Amino acid sequence: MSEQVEWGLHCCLTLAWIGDEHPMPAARLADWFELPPAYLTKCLQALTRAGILQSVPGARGGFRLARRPADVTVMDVLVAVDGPDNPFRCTEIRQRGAGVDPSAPEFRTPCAISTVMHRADLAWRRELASHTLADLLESAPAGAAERTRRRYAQLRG
Amino acid sequence: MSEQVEWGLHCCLTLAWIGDEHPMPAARLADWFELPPAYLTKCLQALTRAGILQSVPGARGGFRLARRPADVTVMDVLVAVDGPDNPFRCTEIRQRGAGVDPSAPEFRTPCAISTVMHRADLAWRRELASHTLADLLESAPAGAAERTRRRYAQLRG
DNA sequence: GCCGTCTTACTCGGATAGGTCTTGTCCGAGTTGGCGTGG
DNA sequence: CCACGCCAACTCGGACAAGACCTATCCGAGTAAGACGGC
Repeated sequence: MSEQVEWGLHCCLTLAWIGDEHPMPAARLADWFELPPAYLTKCLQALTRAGILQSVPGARGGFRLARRPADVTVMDVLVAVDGPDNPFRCTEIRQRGAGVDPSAPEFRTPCAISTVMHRADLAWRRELASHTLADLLESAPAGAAERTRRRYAQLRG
Repeated sequence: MSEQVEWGLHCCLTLAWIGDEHPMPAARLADWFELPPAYLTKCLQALTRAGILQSVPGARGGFRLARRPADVTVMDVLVAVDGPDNPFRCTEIRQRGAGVDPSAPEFRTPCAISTVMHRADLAWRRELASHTLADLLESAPAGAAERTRRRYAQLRG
């Protein structure tokens, strides 16, 4: 899994704490977490394409949340950054090899291995989809929002 | 996720169907699924190191299952081939950046993002660990074992 | 004083290299099975 | 006929390249803000 998943989630949370008043430039977010600025942009762009963030061009531009935190699940962020592909991909190797008829009736039902992997993937996705950004904000220690806003104000000078 | 996971699972199932009487060489397994022989060896070696397969050297050698199918979970195979690492790795970027004290009390508790990802990973692993090779064998279409043995006998000539 | 226009600086966005991991391949060490020879 | 030793073939095992994906970077297009001049 790409490291950008972690970046994306933390950036979304920070943007939620800061609020929608001023958008936050990618360079400032990179400074915030000590990440490579030019590369973090790519992650934020992916989130924008997915409709999770909203990019504001021009001077005083930047990024802000495009939806309410309660309407963005962890799964949404992960799909936006890492792509929608299932980590396991069944290539149907059971049908390959000499002496195998691909049109045999046993191949009408999906391969048992694929089924198990798919169920596990589903459990994983269900867990990630059951938590929203709002949940993460609530589970933060008391005063975190205040500290974040204060630190941001100090950063802007 | 590595493609070898699929290979490893199918190989284990085939070895289970063939039975422990004769070990099956890697080259023949590669032929069976039309896979690159030299590379499949690497996958089988990993399964051997994990104690799932047993390698028999010398002429008429090959690989066989080292344990009962009921004692090998899908998770075991996946860990053996893909490694035990969690796909998500928390790098604690929340502690980075200017104006943050890493020894602050809020960092004593694990980061909420990490916790969610960990729970999802746990759900995924639990699902994979709940299915054994024996389950997969049972869920196969009727007559699959017979067909496999027959095809193998024909392949040996 | 106010409005319109221009410049300017800042922002995002996609196109462009480098590093690391997965994929793929090769050849050597070790072992077993078969064969020949001697008793 | 049986046992022993030798040879040869086959197998696994780890060391060695190629390709793909993730990581990282740069520069250009577009836009909003601010400054300037005219009314």
